[in-house]
Amino acid sequence: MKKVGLEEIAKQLGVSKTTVSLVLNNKAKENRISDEIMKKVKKLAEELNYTPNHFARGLRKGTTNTVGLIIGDISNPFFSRIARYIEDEAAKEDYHVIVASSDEKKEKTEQLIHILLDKKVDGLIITPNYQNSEIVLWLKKQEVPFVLVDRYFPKIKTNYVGVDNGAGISSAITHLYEQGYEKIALITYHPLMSNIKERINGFREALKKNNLRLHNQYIQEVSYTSTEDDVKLAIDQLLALTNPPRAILFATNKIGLYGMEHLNARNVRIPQDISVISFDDDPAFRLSYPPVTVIEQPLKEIATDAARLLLEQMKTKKIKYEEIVKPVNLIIRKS
Amino acid sequence: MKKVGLEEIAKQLGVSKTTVSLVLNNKAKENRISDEIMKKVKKLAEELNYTPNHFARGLRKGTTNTVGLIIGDISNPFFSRIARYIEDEAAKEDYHVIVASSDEKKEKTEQLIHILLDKKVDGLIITPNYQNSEIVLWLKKQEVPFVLVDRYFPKIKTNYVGVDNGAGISSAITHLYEQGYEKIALITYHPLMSNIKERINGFREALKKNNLRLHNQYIQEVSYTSTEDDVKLAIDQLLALTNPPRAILFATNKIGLYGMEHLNARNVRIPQDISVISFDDDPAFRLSYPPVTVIEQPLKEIATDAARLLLEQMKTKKIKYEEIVKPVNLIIRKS
DNA sequence: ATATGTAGCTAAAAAGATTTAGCTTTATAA
DNA sequence: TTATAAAGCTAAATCTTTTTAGCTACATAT
Repeated sequence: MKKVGLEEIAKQLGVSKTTVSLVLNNKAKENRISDEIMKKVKKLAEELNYTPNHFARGLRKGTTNTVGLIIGDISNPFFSRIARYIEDEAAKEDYHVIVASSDEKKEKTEQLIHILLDKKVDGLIITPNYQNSEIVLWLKKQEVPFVLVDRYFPKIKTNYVGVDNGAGISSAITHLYEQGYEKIALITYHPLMSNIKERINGFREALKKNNLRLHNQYIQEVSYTSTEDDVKLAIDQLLALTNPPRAILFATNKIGLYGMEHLNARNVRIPQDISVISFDDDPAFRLSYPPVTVIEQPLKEIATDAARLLLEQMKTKKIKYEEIVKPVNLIIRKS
Repeated sequence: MKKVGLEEIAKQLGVSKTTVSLVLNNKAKENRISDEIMKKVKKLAEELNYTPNHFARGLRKGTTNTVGLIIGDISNPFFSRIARYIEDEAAKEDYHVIVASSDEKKEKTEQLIHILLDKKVDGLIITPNYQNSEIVLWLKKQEVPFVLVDRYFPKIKTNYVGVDNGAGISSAITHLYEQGYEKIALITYHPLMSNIKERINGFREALKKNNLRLHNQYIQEVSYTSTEDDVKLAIDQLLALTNPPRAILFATNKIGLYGMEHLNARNVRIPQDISVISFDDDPAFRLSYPPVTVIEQPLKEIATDAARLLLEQMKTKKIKYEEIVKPVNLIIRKS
């Protein structure tokens, strides 16, 4: 029971491979294949369960109906949910998605891009690392259709879908201020990537706007590679200040999760002792004690927009760059 | 700057494509290509950054150094972590992984299997749906190398990697019993898949072993498609019993998460009013109030074993079926 | 009667690698 | 000296599909 090819169908019907191919690619009309033969071919192809050989087709056509998706880490719900929504959207147009994790590393991202291009994905969706500007420029030069998600490079014109990070932080701070909190700290990654930069800038600006004082030690930076330890340290340092903050903002879900865990371990009462808001909703924030107020990103819309933008690029072959910024949503819980 | 092929290298060195191909496939020795030429070819290939055309190679060889992974839902940490570990293990042997979500649906699983096989993945790792026995038999007949993970079909001999579900439940019940709990309930999916079946059977047996009475209403079944609502309902029903349970076991992380959320919403004090243990560790269980005691599956080992088993199959071409059952680990927290 | 057009189909090339079968050339044996 | 073997390489087939260029047969126009 080995695979049937065009040849098999052609032989059984006494026509040429060409005819069969034309019919099955819906080019019968424009090539004046008779209706009669068309129907026969379609019927037999169906019966024999014909599916075109992916390689032969790829080799000849150079396209694959596949898009590559490179994200930071598939085991982070933020990324995995985006991946899921992109898959769904792509499937609507009969595209498949190959997902790969970069671990937020420059080299791994570059390597994955090359691997995926070798596999002849027709386009890419990428959450780039801050060091990936070279390869992004290279992609532009190669005219590979691609869309950046979550982060972008202000100096490079690209397709991009992300959120209004500044407004998100601002709404959180306004919310805290309205609740009477004035001493607000931020635990964040280093401001290397655009999304983080915007969050930190948003933090400074929002404090200013509300006439709140920015204490130097209230911004704590942690690293990607030792996030958990750094977050613990950052919290301990904030708590040990002679003038400790009354509220903490976490810049991402991962920081927020480690942060909550450590605050609980330190028996800090939330929100009585310290109030907490995290960027990114995460399933665990609903369950935690107390449920955490979050700045939620509209993941489904981000993913859908990114997919649509990419598919449009690939189809029209027109190169144009669009930047889509989505609003975020403050979900007020108990923290 | 278009891609270099064998031809280009051959031309530049004044040798044939064949020679270049043989060298780059490490078949120089057995084909008596001189060391001199071998080195030249390798050097130039490196310089020109040659990578073989994936399609041409696939078309000719019929293999792709790619494995397909079909899981329930990539956005569930249980699956996404498995996916991640499988990727890592496969990468060690230069294999790539294509991941796809079945949504635990029969048709989608079958469709994905066909799509992945069309793309000529060299093997498959699958968490099958309970209705997938046909396609599993078909895969066997086609002699496609594959490994089942998390669930299997007792009546079909296959490669399988999973955990000792019965022992996991048993250890949880023993733990509860030692803490003085006697009225223990279970919220689970329908016993359609092997893992769930084993958990339910494990529940009954462990109760018997500890001489605990099994109340009929203490086993509540929920469905895959309306898990959240069903869990809420199940909990409400358990709470409303004239003789309500003192402890609840959740059969999976998803059930456990919804369960905890609802217990908190109902202001049930944990563990004072009701003690809780869930199968599967989940990041949220560490953060929740209180942190949830869980039966943890050794995800990394499961994934690694599955990958190794598959790679071994693909290499040796020998058909043999191995069933690997891993021990689970009770992580005692505060619930 | 010849040219032009068109309907309906097909032969053959092309894509880029792998692999088979075999061709030179030189060394060794008879 | 001639036959045999071995070393070192290559031409051509092959994988399956898409696509180009064009063939055949019949109808219509000149």
